Amino acid sequence: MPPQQPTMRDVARLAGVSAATVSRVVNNERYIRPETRASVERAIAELGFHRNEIARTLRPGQTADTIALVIEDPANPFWSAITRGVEETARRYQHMLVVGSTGLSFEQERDLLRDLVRRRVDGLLVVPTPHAHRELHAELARWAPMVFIDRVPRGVPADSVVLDNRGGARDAVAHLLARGHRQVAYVGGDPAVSTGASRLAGYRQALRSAGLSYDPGLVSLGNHTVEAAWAAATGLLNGPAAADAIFADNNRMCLGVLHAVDRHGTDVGVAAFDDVELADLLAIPVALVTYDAVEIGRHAAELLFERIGGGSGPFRRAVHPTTLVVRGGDRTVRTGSSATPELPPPTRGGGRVASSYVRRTGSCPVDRAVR
Amino acid sequence: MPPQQPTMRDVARLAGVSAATVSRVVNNERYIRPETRASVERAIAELGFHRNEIARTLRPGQTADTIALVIEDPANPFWSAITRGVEETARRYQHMLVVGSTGLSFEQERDLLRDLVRRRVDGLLVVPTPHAHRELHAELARWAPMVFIDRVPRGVPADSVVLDNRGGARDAVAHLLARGHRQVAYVGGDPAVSTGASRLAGYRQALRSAGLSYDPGLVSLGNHTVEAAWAAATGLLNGPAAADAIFADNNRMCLGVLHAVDRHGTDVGVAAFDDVELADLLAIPVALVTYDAVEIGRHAAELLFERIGGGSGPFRRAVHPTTLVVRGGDRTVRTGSSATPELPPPTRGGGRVASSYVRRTGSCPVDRAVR
DNA sequence: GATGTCTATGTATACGTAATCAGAGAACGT
DNA sequence: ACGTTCTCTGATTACGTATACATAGACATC
Repeated sequence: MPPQQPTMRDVARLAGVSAATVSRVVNNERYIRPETRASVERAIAELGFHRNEIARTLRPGQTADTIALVIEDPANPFWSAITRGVEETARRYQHMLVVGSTGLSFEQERDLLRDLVRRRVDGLLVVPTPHAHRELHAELARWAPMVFIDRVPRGVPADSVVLDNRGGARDAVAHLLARGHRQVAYVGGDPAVSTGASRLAGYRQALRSAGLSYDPGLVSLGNHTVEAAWAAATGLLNGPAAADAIFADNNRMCLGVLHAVDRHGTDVGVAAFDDVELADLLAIPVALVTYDAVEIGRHAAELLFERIGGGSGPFRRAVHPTTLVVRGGDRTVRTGSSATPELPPPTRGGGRVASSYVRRTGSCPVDRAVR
Repeated sequence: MPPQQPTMRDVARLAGVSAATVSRVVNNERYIRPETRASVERAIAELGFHRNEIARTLRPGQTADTIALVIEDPANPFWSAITRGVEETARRYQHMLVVGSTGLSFEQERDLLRDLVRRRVDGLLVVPTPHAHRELHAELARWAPMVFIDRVPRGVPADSVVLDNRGGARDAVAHLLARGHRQVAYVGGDPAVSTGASRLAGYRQALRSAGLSYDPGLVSLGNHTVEAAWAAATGLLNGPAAADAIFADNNRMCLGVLHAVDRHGTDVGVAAFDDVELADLLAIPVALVTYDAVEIGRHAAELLFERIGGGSGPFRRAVHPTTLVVRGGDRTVRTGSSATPELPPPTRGGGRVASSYVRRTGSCPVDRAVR
């Protein structure tokens, strides 16, 4: 195990000065005799001294220069893209970033958030778990500014950054309906997750607009795993529901649905929330509700730093727009306006079907979400 | 901005006791009169007191119960899977996890690592940048135990967890050669990244074993972006090299290569290091060098906590085995031994071609990498 | 009733750093 | 010669918590 790191006192002893002088050298203050400075610096180098930043934060007015990000699962591409945007921003503001994950457990979220407040982080970026008690967030938001990402608990004084879940889902399902599908199924995760509810509402809205009625037999809600989605989709395709298209609720569900459809053989329409890597090389077309997840992370972190810096305006709820993109299938024929450029890297090409749009919620101004 | 959090003194004042008594209540010590305890707890609840864990750390013998993970990019699935394994383990050991990213910048790595040591983290999990000076790691490893992930700087006293890069690449290229390809190209990233060098060595080894000579015209090294790989692969397929197969150096390069091959049309063999989501639904077969990235993160974190706990044995270098899996293509005909199960979730199915294997490096015992 | 143990609490201090205060010597102006 | 300012450095203190030490009452033992 490594030895105790030397303190300013150790440096002072070696240099034959007082600890205060060492502090002055480290902080580059005026009024240090050049020889004194040199001898202190020699001692610092010899001992390998590093100023203890933790002790420093104890002093009044100082903070730990740390923010925290609490997400569901660091490995899911959605959260990891957000993490990247947050990390980038934290670095730009010279702050450390602590990450924690909750799975979907409220207890884990509670313990994590409490611990973070006890460690006096300067701010919290939180994806609340589905069954969280709002009192927790309200209580902790007293001590550290919070910004919610993706999901928003009601009644908590905090900024938030979310996706246009309902609109995105609505567009995707409308696309399937426009392609002639009539038995559009919905494969989703835990209905307690608020984004799921919004996406389901979008699904219903699209059906309604097309004059179709809502058939609960076409809706399957379970948990967000590839396996569950595969089983659900297989059942919907082969069972009495006889789905001829499926909308998947997120990227995990999308993978499961695609595998089920691949086995099924006949022409099945597929759409999903979230982008999926390599979807553009699939044999069948997939309509995907895309957005810039890294930007969501950046935006949330910017809002947080605004609060940390003392910003005190009304709380904002930024809604990021989504763009429906059809990937895969016959890659020469495309619905939509803008053509696929032929030469540049093809990953991002994909024929925008619906133009992106912005929905504002509430009366607070939405800042960076508007492009 | 939120107000100062109350201290034990504030609680003590409200409860009409001394700060020491509050401390004793908070720490659940003996010898507290029930009424005193109740009154202190009432004051704690009323003020919303949370013990300042940072101040606590200052006391001798105490640590911040925090480890740090320094990776290249939180958004890349490889690093995010590792992050997940690390986070999981950190939580199990009741530690916080700080993450930082370096891009590929040594300066960023240096600043980050120094800052972490100054914040007195208990240990560091580090993916060193390609051009790192070893003195940095050696200097900082004096103060906090370090475990290197994926890449290992020479001459630094620390444990490490890496992949069998050479073996994995060798198997993948050998697979392409066994399928009859003779002009196997290599599309890789920055040659300064040590994993790239090992993978290139594996490529050359496979060529040698097949009696083929090494043709530099078939090797393209650039940076790890989808776009660069797409351009390189397009050039190798259409240029004078006339490649009939391509091995991609990592998951980013794999995407670029797949897009280039998709445009190219004719039968081109593709293999790559790293697994890629959805590859099993592609029309063409892709041989992928897979492994358990979450487990790598867990393993590295376990080694770190062993050192934090005082473990002082010889430094270990754990080499995780890889498994070659052929995904996509005609999904009914498979090379390899174990058949694809028909019913269960198909993501993981994929016909193992080469059995997994373990390579031990050096004389230190490899612990958990051996299964 | 003197002594000792146990319970319950307060006082003082230390952790590493930085700021305030204080003081000493030098330079400078009158 | 003396006051003033400037330069440099040391001593002291505070930040929030936990602990060593001190203290004091309650109760038991002889």
